[in-house]
Amino acid sequence: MKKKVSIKNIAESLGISTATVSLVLSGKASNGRVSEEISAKIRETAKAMNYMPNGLARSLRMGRTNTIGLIVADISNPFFGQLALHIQEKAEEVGYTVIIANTNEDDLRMGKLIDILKGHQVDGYLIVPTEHGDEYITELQDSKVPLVLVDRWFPNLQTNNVIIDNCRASYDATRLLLEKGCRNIAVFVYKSNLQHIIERKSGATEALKQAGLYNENLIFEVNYTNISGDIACAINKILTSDIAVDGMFFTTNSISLIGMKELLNNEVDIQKQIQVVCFDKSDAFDFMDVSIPYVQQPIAAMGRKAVEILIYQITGAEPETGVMIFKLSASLIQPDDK
Amino acid sequence: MKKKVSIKNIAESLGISTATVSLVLSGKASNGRVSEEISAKIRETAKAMNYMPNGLARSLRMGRTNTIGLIVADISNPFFGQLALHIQEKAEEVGYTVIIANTNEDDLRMGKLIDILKGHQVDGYLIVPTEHGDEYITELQDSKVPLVLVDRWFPNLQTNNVIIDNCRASYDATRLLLEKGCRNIAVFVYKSNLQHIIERKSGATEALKQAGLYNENLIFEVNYTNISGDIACAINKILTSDIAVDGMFFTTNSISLIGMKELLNNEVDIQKQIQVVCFDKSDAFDFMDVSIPYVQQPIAAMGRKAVEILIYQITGAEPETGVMIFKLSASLIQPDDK
DNA sequence: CTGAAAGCGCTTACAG
DNA sequence: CTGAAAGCGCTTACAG
Repeated sequence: MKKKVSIKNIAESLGISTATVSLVLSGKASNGRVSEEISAKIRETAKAMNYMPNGLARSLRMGRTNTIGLIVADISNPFFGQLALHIQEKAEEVGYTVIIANTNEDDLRMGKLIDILKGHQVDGYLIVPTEHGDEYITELQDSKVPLVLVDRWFPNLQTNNVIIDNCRASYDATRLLLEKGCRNIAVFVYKSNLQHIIERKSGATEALKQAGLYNENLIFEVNYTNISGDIACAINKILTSDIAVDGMFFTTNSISLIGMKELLNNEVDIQKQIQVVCFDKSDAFDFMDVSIPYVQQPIAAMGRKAVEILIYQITGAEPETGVMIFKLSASLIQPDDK
Repeated sequence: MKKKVSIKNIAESLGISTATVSLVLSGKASNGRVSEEISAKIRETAKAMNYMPNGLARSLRMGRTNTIGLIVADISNPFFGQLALHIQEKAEEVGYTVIIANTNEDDLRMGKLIDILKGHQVDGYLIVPTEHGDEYITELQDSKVPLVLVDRWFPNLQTNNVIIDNCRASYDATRLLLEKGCRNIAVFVYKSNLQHIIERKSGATEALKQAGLYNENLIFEVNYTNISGDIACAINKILTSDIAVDGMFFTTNSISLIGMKELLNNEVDIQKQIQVVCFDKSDAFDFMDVSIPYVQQPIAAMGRKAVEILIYQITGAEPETGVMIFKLSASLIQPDDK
């Protein structure tokens, strides 16, 4: 590796002080602080010597790294992939770099990742927390570091959140099934204490209760670690029971895909025998011979808004402003019948 | 934000030197350099004061950040998403943090991202380069910084590469169509000078020529910026021509999905009227009523191997070892008929 | 076994 | 208009 050239090298080769070089190169010499000739000469030699500023030194001195840490569950999941993409684009626009890390839904791992990001002195955190991750979030809050929770949150914590109206989205999705005439609707959710899951469940439950069609035996909770097995089991139970289930609401993208796959395995005629509504769009929908209604989340808006309010925190004048919560609306998409 | 506690604070509160504290806290005092009592006391107060080392200062001093930069085209593309996931997991295992950035296939952007990562003083680069990105790669090489190209590479550059045998993969895929009896096979590739695209094209071409069935009018090059339009146009052309195309090889995942979607739009009976082979698996395959053969890339192996040889470069004793090229094999997957 | 001191590459009051 | 100097938080020879 070639030796890097520093501000000192430039200063020496020009016989001036590092202070002047720094002033010019960081653009703080505009107001007549440094004469135009010297400025020009500095810029020239900087380019000639192929000078690249050392961000580490700068950050150490300034106390800011212009870096934000993003913690998601799994970057290979398209939902998080898209979220990460939009977060990065917005961050880049405002001059920030993003470090992404994956928890794989493991709260211990989340704690470890926060420490790693702390070590990197990130200016703020964007976190999609795991279940049982609230203690780590609380710790982070105690250190007064800028923080925004995205997609998931803890109702008992006073954090800045950018989330969707899960309750409403689920309510609407379930209403759609009811309006289509379904009378025995099964709901598939994760077995989780995370609030967005709870609200997706309660939104559906509310719609069903209002219609006088709630049946707690038709709410199926599947384990994240055994989605396929649990869903297969649930669907088998449904198909062999006396209750003629005629509608299903799948409350996440993974559950949606696996659920529909399992229906096909059992040769269920989707949208005839059983009406289905999903969460998030999938490429797969385009290749099915029926159309699939789904809840569409405003991923780009969530990502961009999250960065926006995080940067606001980081650069904000007043440190102790109240908590900001943005609850965006999801849309229920109903493609034309095929 | 709370004031951070530094090694100096610990040293002062214990009335000892920062050197001793540093030695103990970084685990370099094991060999009797520091007495056990003092060591214990240091560790105690460090925990009590909630000390977190400042990685910036450490990196600045040590000249290493334990950070690697990953540049891909688009993190929301499942291929890159999975690649990123495996790269991160491997990196984490060996104590490195990954900064991910997206080029969106824009070479100017790639240049800019490299500069940003340079500013962060990353110890090495993992890059999926864009077309026309070779000049930036050359520049990077000139500065002797550890670098590994992943998935894509430039044949005229002496870089470390972790790639797949695209030629062979395409050859095999095309052979499969031939063995199934296809006689007029259309091949869809990107219009690009990138070597992996060229090889995917040439592998297919070779198989066709060997069979005496090569027809240059059936090689369709689509623009990355207008995939849907170009493919729709090409398929329309095919379906209205005199040549009865009976096989199609789609050479990337995006092309595969859009190509098949377009076939369905035109009510083509896939795997009956036209046999199809794709690149990369998609969720969509599970929902089609025919089975889709596809080229499966060893994404996890690529990601992990790339990190491995990059770390080898970074920590390697000999600086000027020869170039390392790993060409992994892809597999042709043929699901059972449905 | 422990400490004083230099230095990584910057920025920023403070003098002049 | 420009320079000398301190300091961000570490690590590492070098003394003792």
